[in-house]
Amino acid sequence: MTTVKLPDGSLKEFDSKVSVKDVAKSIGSRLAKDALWGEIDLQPVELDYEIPQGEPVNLKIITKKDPNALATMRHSCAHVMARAVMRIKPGVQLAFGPTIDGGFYYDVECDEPLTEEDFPAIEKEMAKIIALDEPFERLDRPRADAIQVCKDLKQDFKVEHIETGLADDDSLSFYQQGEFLDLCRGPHIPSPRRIGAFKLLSIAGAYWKGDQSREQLQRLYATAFFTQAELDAHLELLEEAKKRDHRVLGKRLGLFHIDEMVGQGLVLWTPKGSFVRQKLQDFISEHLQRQGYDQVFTPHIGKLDLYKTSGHFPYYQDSQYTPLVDREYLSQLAEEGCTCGELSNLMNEGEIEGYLLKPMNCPHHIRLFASEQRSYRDLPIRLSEFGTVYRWEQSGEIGGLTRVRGFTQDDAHLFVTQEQLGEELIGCIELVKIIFGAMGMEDYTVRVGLRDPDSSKYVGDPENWDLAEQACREAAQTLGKDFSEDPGEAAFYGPKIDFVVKDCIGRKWQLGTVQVDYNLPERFGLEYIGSDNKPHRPIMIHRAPFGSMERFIGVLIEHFAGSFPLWLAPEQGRILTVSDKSEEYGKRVESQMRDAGIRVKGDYRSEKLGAKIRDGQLEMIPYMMIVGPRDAENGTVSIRDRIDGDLGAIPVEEAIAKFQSEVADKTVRSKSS
RNA sequence: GCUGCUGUAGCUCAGUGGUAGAGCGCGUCCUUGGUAAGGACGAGGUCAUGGGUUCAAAUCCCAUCAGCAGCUCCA
Repeated sequence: MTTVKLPDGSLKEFDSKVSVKDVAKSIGSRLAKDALWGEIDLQPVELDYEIPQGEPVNLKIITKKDPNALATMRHSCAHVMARAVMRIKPGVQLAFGPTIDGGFYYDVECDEPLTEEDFPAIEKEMAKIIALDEPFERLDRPRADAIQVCKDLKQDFKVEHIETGLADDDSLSFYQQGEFLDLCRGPHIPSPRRIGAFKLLSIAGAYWKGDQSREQLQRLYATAFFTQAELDAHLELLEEAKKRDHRVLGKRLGLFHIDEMVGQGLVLWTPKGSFVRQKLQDFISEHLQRQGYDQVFTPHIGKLDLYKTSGHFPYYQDSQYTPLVDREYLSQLAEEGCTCGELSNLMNEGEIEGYLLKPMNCPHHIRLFASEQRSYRDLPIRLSEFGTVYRWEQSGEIGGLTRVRGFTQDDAHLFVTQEQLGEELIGCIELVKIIFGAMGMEDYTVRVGLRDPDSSKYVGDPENWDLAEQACREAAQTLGKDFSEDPGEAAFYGPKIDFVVKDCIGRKWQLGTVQVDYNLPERFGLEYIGSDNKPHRPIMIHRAPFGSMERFIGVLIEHFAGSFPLWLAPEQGRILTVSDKSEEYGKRVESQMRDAGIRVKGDYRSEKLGAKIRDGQLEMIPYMMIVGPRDAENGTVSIRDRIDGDLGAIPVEEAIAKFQSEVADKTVRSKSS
């Protein structure tokens, strides 16, 4: 008698000996077909494994649909990869080898570094190991033995990990496959036969335990699927995603340029890119005006004293451009025989005079607030500015539009009373909602950053923190979207709400942010006169719904795959003449459209129509207006839609009205309208 | 900043020690064609920069700058 207990608690009894596959068959033919392997008391077993008779056993039949099935297989594949590397490069030290979204990696340390040229050899060795079909066997060892095992294997990282990271574990598990033995929590697939198709993807540096001061290892990225077809589809997807990369599209569509001679991370906006940016600024300005914001302008530099007061200098010097040292002060130092080293020391101590390229806009706005006496009747005061800031980002971090050294925040600072805080936060969230909604961006996550109760890095009164954190939670709730609460993610001066999106290759970027600040009003001694005729301290809210124009547009290019909605498109329509005979009519339509406020250009080259259309499609022109003798005769244009193709001939006035209404509605169109 | 890879025509890339290549784009001419590439000819390169090795370097070595992937960082 064989008795199995299934995950839903039901019992199944069999008179004779049965295999896992037999059980699956008894449940359903579909399940039998989809079954990959079984799990008996959490131990993976092959489908032909004969279930022991007697006592009931817990059996789970694993299929592709099981959320952990793919990850388990990939992790086993990571072991195979590590084993292959060790065979090829003796003396390899292994670190961690987890699964990640889309694949897995293994961190290793080799005497002589691995390169992509080693990939074919590693893949070949992996194929050999899989063909051997040796099972992954679990071994449990008491702590002391486990350390000795790792020492015998000369795996120093594993020894360290048991001694520190796994200090509380009394017993540790290993998995063995052939000569390969690795400290591992498991689980694994019953045999490597389940690894359908795999591929090594890339190699990169990574620090041991993510610590910059520790050893730098080599991280081998790879992926695996149950079938070759799935792997191919995945690789295809990666290729497709690359074509949407804003750096590729930005170049192809001529939206921006980053010039070596100008400087790393400094964006030059072309006329087309500038147009998009300006449209976005106009859009947000309109909503700011509706929400009662006041627009201000402030300079790009400020005295070092300003930043000494704000606390940003000299403490965050590493992420700022070098200060512009005051001319008189510099010559005075020179007369005193100050050396470069001494100047550098003065800088580190903040003991110099001069100006700083502004790394943020808040101090300027704060000084505007402080420039007049404020009454509680004036509050809230909302100062907004498309303020350009400069930060000395690490060179390895810079790239495209998403991480740059000079960028323009759609910034604003709100000076509010404690009572106004909640409502103003909701107003900020509302703005973010409007923007994301207008762009059709649904795929973003919301993160409420709270203080870590165990940390001392936070400034201000804990009671105020509680109030502000609660206000942030309540504001985030008005989004009608799930959000995470992350203790320790708050700024040192207050809690915040961040909006995060992913780029075309899955990297996460923070766009909009709303932050509560008790610190700067304190440091600058800001006050307003309350109804009690006594001075009170306002609270500040920093907020930027786009985050920065650069990063937002970078993400937006990828979101639209370069096809901007009509209201944002630099060139909304293009007149294509069928032949030179229609040039005059084409030019007449062109100027008629332009007079109506439509951004059009004419393609009057003596190319064939097909070639002009192809060019227009590749340039992502929303509408092409084909004009030939028939159109000239009837006063029409034959519209070709970027998405839906040929729409037939319509009168010019009708086309204008169609475009105008699509612009007015800020319609976001996807594959089909 | 760190590790690895890369840098050749406006763009995408081939060229691995012996006279610099292709496709696209660009220019001129021919062609006047109704919904994704018509044809011919032509111009265009200190092979990122600076050193070194060599009879000889785009090619090998070193440094610098820049780009890419990842790590670290992002007040």
